[in-house]
Amino acid sequence: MKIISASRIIHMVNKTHRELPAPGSIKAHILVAAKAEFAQYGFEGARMQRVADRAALPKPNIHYHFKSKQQLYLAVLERIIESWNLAFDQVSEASDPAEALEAFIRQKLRQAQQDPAASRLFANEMIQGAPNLKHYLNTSMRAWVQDRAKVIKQWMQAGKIQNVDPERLIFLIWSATQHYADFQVQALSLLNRAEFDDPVLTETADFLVTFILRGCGLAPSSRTT
Amino acid sequence: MKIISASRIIHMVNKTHRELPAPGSIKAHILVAAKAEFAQYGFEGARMQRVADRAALPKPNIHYHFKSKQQLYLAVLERIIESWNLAFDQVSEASDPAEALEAFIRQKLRQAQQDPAASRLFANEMIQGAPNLKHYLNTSMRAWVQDRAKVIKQWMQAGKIQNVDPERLIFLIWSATQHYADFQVQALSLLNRAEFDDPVLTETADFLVTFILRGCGLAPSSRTT
DNA sequence: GACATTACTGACCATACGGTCAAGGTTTTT
DNA sequence: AAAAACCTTGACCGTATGGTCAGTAATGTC
Repeated sequence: MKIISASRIIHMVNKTHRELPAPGSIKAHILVAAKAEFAQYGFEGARMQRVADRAALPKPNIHYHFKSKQQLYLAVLERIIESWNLAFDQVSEASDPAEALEAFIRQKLRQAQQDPAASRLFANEMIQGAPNLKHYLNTSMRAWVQDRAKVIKQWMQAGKIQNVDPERLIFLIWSATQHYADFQVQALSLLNRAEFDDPVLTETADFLVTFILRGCGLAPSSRTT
Repeated sequence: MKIISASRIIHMVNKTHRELPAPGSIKAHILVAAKAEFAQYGFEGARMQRVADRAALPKPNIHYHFKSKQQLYLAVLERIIESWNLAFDQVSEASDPAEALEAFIRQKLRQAQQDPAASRLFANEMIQGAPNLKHYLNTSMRAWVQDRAKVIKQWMQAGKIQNVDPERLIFLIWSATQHYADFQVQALSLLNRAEFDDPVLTETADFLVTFILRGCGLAPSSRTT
């Protein structure tokens, strides 16, 4: 089968160019393939054979590095959670709301463009009822949201932004940005665009920043559209 | 198995109370079960046996009414598409933008509350790349969006609302409302609420209406928060 | 009340699924 | 250079999957 020769090729590449010398490199390679598969089909719909095909490896090889489908899934999920809301992490009361929100929106949208599979996988997990993330939602993620909400409330009390429900503002930013990853086919089709390239990214980011800042009673730094 | 006795019960109910006399009633019953299954697991992850269990019917019964998994899926999908954007259908240039947008937002959110499975199933289809809805996206849905966008543009030219990208405004309303169906576990967990009941619905709708109208440069009818 | 039509179902089939294993390589360590 | 550790793989296993089918019951119609 073509799979085997393909894996041989990877092997050769590995030896000749030494592109994957780190100890966890094959694992990382499998995780990329698995992320794409789980993102597209969800946990139940994902097939280990397709993960193997995507990684151009024989199936038992996958099971050597990850002992079960479940464990592979959890490994992928863990990686995604880490880099989820980075751009809003360091924001404090002293930060400028317009700048902080703009940076957050643009970072989330860039993530949606560069790694839509991550967003889709997370969406699949939520749609299913978060069977593997319930605890995370109720602990660290809730703490994160409450903490960020507190900052937004301080901005409101200082009269820096309009009164809005802070949690729901965060939800709106999440959904509005992740939409361009999860519903990419729809958005591109309806915008009559071929791919989610940089022009589309910029137009969308500009729209979202302007719109959401205005929703918060803020004007963007320079632009006025 | 309990399934068989359950189906017998339905049968008896059918005879004694005549609750399902219409010719398509059993089909409708199966479609409800199938919608829930496909919504949770996506097409590939859905299991015909689970659809049968949800409908409390033997599996061959499902295949009697719908000859294949694919056909059952398409039947469910078709039903959802029909009642998707009703509240924004009749809006015209003459309509009041604030009223029209508010009605649209509230209707989409009510749908998210009353039939989250429909929203989740649609989300699954989009995440997978819309393999069964590509044509629909490129024809009737695109036409709908362009038509609605034209109305919004007329509002802008008449100075009734701020300049915003009309298509992306529609996307934002879709994503912000459907978020409460697709990501319901997350939203409820982070809001520290047990279920998506009417109070949560009202608070959310009020937030979204206020925020989005302000984003359009509009003030809501009475409220100000 | 016969007869066609519609609806239902237990038992079954071929295939695909997640996962295993023994055997053989390759790399690292000593 | 030998041993230990690590990695790869074809062949295989028990089970679950979508789907079928022959046979049975209920229903409608004249």
